[in-house]
Amino acid sequence: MLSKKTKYGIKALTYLAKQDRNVPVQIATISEVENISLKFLESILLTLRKNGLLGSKKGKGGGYYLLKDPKEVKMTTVMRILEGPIAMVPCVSLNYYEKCADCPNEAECAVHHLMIQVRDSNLKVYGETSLADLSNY
Amino acid sequence: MLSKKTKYGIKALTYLAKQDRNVPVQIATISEVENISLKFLESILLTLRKNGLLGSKKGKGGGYYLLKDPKEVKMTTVMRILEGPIAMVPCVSLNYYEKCADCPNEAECAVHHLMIQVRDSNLKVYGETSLADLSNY
DNA sequence: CAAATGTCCTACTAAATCTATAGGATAACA
DNA sequence: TGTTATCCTATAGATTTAGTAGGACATTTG
Repeated sequence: MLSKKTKYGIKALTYLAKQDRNVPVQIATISEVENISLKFLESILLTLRKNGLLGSKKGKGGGYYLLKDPKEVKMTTVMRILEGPIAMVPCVSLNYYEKCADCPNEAECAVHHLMIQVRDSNLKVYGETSLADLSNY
Repeated sequence: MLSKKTKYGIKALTYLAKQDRNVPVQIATISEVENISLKFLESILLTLRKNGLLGSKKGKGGGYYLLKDPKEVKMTTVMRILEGPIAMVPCVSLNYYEKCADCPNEAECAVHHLMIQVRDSNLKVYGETSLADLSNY
């Protein structure tokens, strides 16, 4: 299951991708338009900012804005920040590899091989999709 | 993340796929070979039996066995039983469709469109992989 | 029949994760 | 110097996950 955090994060990002990049958008605005709890959204946008996707401005006329061209923001990046590793098991993760405690031999592990296929097919989808693609809807 | 339940279930199924289909294998055996908690595995095999993948026999010489040819058991079936819907959001699920409460218009929802891509690519992987494929490792 | 073996089934629990919410600190603007 | 809006930490309720406990039931064997 996709977490609400990720779902809301993607919605917020695509919303921002549709706006003028030089005009900050307030949390409250996105919260209302996209039906997202304001406080929850606040924490989501904060992590997106801390991970370099968003910039922010305080005070009147402040808000959040995209730091990059939507075309340059691939969903692999977004998913990794919000949902965590693309891989469904640590032993096939490219960025967060970890050996499975219960599994003595990866080469002979059925789950391992299956999850490599899943990882690669998902990486392909996320890598071929940018915020610009999503903001067309 | 893949749940331990699914991980263990797949390991148990591939183990059974390697055995003679007419000879029941005891839970304890699989538990030891695959390093899985016996009681946890017991509940997993039970749900696999209730969903028509496994047969069982009680008493001495009893145990679990595959009901079908491993070639006929696609991972889509296994994943749906153990992990739930393939889709990451209910609004793109083929078998368990549900409208999102927060989303007024699916056609304009970025998450919806992205998750259709993810669903289809995962369906392809799971649909093209059978237990027989996995038991080659 | 009776004992041993192994599955069947329900209920329960500890821990982790998810989904928020609360409330004040901080910075920018008029 | 108010007002506006983000920043940040802490917390809490709900749900899910991962596993445990213990006895009922069926089957085989002596």
